[in-house]
Formats: sequence, structure tokens, C-alpha cells
Amino acid sequence: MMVESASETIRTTPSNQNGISSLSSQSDGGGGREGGSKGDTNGEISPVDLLHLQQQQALQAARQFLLQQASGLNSPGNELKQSPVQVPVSMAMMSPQMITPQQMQQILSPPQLQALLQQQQALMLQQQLGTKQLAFQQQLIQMQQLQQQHILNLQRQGLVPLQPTATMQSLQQAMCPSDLQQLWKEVSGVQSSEEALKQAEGLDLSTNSSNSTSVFPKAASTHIALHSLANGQSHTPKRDSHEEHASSHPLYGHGECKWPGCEALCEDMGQFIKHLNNEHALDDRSTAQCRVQMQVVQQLEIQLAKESERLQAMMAHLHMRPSEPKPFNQPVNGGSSWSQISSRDSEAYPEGLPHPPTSAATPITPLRQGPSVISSSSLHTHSHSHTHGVGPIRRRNSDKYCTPIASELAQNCEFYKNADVRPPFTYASLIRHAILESPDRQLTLNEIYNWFTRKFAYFRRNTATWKNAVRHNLSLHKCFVRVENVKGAVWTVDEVEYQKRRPPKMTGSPTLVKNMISGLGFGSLNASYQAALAESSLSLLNSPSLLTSPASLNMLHVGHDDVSSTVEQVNSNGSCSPTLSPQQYSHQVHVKEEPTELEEDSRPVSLLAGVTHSLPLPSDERDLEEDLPTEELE
DNA sequence: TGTCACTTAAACATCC
DNA sequence: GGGATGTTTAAGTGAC
Repeated sequence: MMVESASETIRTTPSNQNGISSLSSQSDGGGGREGGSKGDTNGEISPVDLLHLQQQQALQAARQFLLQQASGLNSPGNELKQSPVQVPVSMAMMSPQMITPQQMQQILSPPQLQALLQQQQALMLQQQLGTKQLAFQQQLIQMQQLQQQHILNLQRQGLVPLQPTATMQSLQQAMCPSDLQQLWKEVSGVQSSEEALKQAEGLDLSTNSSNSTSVFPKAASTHIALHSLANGQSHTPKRDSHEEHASSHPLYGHGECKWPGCEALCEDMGQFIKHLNNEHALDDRSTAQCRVQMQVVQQLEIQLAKESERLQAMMAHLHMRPSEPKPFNQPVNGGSSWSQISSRDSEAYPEGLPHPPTSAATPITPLRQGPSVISSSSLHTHSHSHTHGVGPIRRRNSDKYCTPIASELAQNCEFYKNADVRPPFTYASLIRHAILESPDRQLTLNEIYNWFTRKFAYFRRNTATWKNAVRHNLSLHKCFVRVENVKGAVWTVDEVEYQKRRPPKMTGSPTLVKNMISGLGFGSLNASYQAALAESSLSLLNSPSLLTSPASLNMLHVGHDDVSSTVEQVNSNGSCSPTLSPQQYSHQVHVKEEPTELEEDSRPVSLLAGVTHSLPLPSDERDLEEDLPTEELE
């Protein structure tokens, strides 16, 4: 469909303003309608050829414009900048000389026509200023650039299908400023025709719906498509636009005229049309209102672009490689988005392999505020979580392979403190971290509670729920050992049991480990990972006993639940220093005194065991390095 | 499809 | 008795 529209693109020579006229030679006396159709069906020029030609023309236009700019012709005039009317491309392709006022108005719906006429008025003002055409062209180019940029933004976000957008861009490229200017000049001769306007308004509805083969509806729909693009609703097929337009009117709804500030009651469409023609005919007031509306739309589009860009940056920061624009096919709210994101991420990484934490590819910057942990797998957690209303903390993968809780918390401490975001870790992981973070490696239940509420804003509500879960986890998991001491009952972590708790998915398979290594080889390394590496390496270097322990080597490739057993030691003093350097981390190591016990001895020696002490390690190896249990580092 | 891990909810017991 | 703490069971969900 869009190819058809492309085929309707004006074939102009940018260097002259007769370019549009040249197109008229293709149009028969019936007007652009047949002319456009002819372009579709004559078969002499394929759409691809047309696109190529358009690109060449656009380049020519750009060159000419640059030459004109170089000649010193420039002028201010930002008036038009405020009103980027999106001229229907198909209309722009037609020869103005061949377009009668009636035809012109058939092409456009009243709002479109109003907008176009408003542009004409602006153009006339420009012309009245004398030698400001080039400035106008410049504005047009800027408008086109802005529009293209906006479309690109939408495209990146998945709001706009790629092909139609590309087509539109090519169409825009094919419209050199002089063409548009000439077009508007021609159109300016139309606007005085009140009768034609009425006719256009009257035909607007019928034309779009009745003549599906006409180029004029295509033109109108192209314009609609442009608006749709701008509104991020480009998925509406062109036909739908026609159908919708046939049964309704953008300015008519709920029996009211939707013209800004009007709200006149109209019983039916006919009455509305009459009202529209009478009350909102082309005059200064309507033009001014249209101009205002255009500015409103423009501001909204700008705002949309900004918000979209912000969203993109947020999403990229939270779970994706920062430099890679991500499509946003769905709004980001609720669990669905997380699952969508996660599924998207899943596609980006080798299947069955642990996904690298986002932070692994996200440079640590002071601007970092979001949780890098909300990586692919952790997002499953949120998806899952919403099925429960409150939501589970996380799914297994994030814990086991991807998201070291300590590094994550270290990086995003403030974020979790202030944002009501559920941390993507299991209760068990958090409890363990809380306990290991304590100076004595033991906490009372109440202290665990306090740790949760202190570290996570999320746990400052629904206290009954999560506290119950905490207690449940403490009792359920053997890794949590209740110890009676002078303070009463305190909870400690049996790291061995904690390790046992994990399924040996990532163990015993060198191939799997290798795949994981390759799968983790994304981008640059997270500072926290480097810190973890430095910490763990330092710990190992400082722990001769462990270095001689086969178990310590074996544990290197253990698919650790939350990978944090090593990294969690990084910040075990409870400090909150998201931007700590690896050295800082290293000095903050708080090793846990846990009995070293050989477990899972049958696991093959990690491929990484031999490089444990060398710095720097590749990211993948470092990631595995984090699988080191705490006790192995001592 | 079954198993497992996890979350949530709830009931119940014990202790202070 | 009430709250905190601790244990246990059950149901639901997603991943594997």
C-alpha cells in the first residue's frame, strides 16, 4: 500500500519550481486522481525506481539548498517552524496546475485543508516579506527533518512499522522545499473559494470511503498516516482510516462538534457538516484556531518524542544495552511489559544461556539511577510478580546466573531505597544477603525486617505479606539456621546448604559452561563485576587455604543462585556506594567465616579455575567467578 | 507433562 | 490476651 503511495510521489526537479508541474504531464484531464492511479498501474516505472528517483531528487534538492545557503541567502522567520503541516504527499505529487480547487478540497479533509491553508497563509506572509523564500525552504527542511526524526524515534520504539515509515521518509525526501512552496502557492489560489471548501468538506467523507481506487483517498490517507505516525498509531491500516472516516469525523463525536472551543451539538453528520461549513469555514478565526491546534499538536509531538526518548533511555538503562534502540511495541506498565522485555531479551541472547546483566554492558556513570539488575531474566520475575499482584521477587535465572545481588544492590542502592520497585531477588537471596551483610553474620528476625525496609522502599508496604514470606523462607530453607544467643534467636546462613539448594544446572557440563562464557561475552564490563572480580580475586589471593582447596575451584562454575555468594561480600559492610571502584570494593570485603565443605565434588574443574587469579579476566569468566561461594574466598 | 523453585496465604504453635 | 516469632501446609505460577 505504501508502495503505491510512493509511486504517487511527485517527480520533480528540485532545481525548478515546475517540478510539480512536470508531474502533471502524467495526470490526465481528470485531475490528479487518475494521474496518481496511472502512476500505480502503468507499469512503466516501478515503485523501486520511483523511490530511487525520489532519493536522487531529494539529494538534488539538498544540494541546491546548500548552494543557495552558501550564496548567503538566508533570512529569519521561524513562523512556519511553529506549524509543521504535514502535506499529503500524494497531493504534493500532483501538479498544482491540474488540481482544481474542488479537487484539492476533495483530497483533504477539512482539518487537513485548514491546516494546509494555514500553511499557505504562513507562506504568503513569507512571500510578502520578500526574499524569504529560502528561509521558508529552510524551515521546510527543518520541518521535514524533525518529522523524519520523530518518525525515526517512533520507529525505534516499534510504534511505527518500518516499511511504511521508510516509505514516508522517502516521500518526504522527494518533496523538496521548492516543490512544497510551489504547491502551497498553487493551493493559495484555492482557499478563496468558499464554495469549493464547502464542497470539499462535503466530499471529504464520501470521497474517502467511496473511491478506494482513487489516488485522492490515498492522498488523504497518506496524510492520515502521517498523523498516525506522529501519534504513534501507525498500525491502523489505511483502509481502516477510510472506514473510520466514512462513519465518523475527527471533528465530530458524541453529537458534538469537536472543533476546539466549539462543542456545538449536532444531531447527525449532515448537521455537523453544515455546522462545520457555516461556523468553521475558512476565515481568520478558524485559521487562527487551526494554527493553535497545530501548535498544540506540535508540542504534543515534541513532548511525545521527548518522553519516548526518555523511555527509551530508561528501558535501555534498565535492561538493555544502552546504545541499542529498542522497539516499544507495548506500553511499559505492568507485568506485561516486563515479560515482553524479557522475551525480547531472550531473543537477543543465546537460548538457554544465562543473560548477562545489563550492567555488564552498561557503563557505570554517576547518572546511573536505575537497577541494572532488571535484566533479561530478572524481568521474568516482574512478569511473574504481577500475576500475584504483589509479585515474586524474581525468577531463578537472575539469581543463579545473572544478577549478583550485592553488586546490584551496591549499584542501585539508592534506587531501591527510594523507588517502589521490587528487587529482582528471591526472599532467600535477600535474607541471606542481609545476614551476610551484618557484622556478625547473624540477624534477628526483626533486624532482617529492618534491613528489608531500610534497603527497599518496596518492602515498606505490605509488611504482613513479605514478613510472612521472610519467616516462611527462614523456616523453609535449611540454609537459614536459627541460633540462640544472648540476643535471643538470631538467624545465620549455612552457605553449604545454600549452595545445595541450587540445582546444578550449570555444573558438570563444560559445554554448557563454555556456552555460558560465550553467551556472556557482551559489551563492556560492569564496574560491579570488575569490583566483584577484584574482590574475589583479592580474596582468593589472600586466602591461601582456599586456593588449595579443590572445592574452591570446583565451585567456580557452579550455577549459583544469584551469583552473589561471592559478590555479595563485596559490599557486606552494608554501605551503600553505587559507584565504588573495584578498589573500594576490595577494601570493603567482609569475608564470612563459613566452613569449607566439599560439595558437588563430582563437578568438573571449572575451565576458569586456572585463571582465577589473573586480572583482568574476561567478563564471562568474571561472571563465573562470581559464582564462588563466600566460604571459598576465605 | 512433570518437577522444581518461588511466592503468597493461611493456620497453628510457642514465647514474651 | 496480644503481638512477635517460628513452623507447616497449600495453592498458584513460571521455568526447565
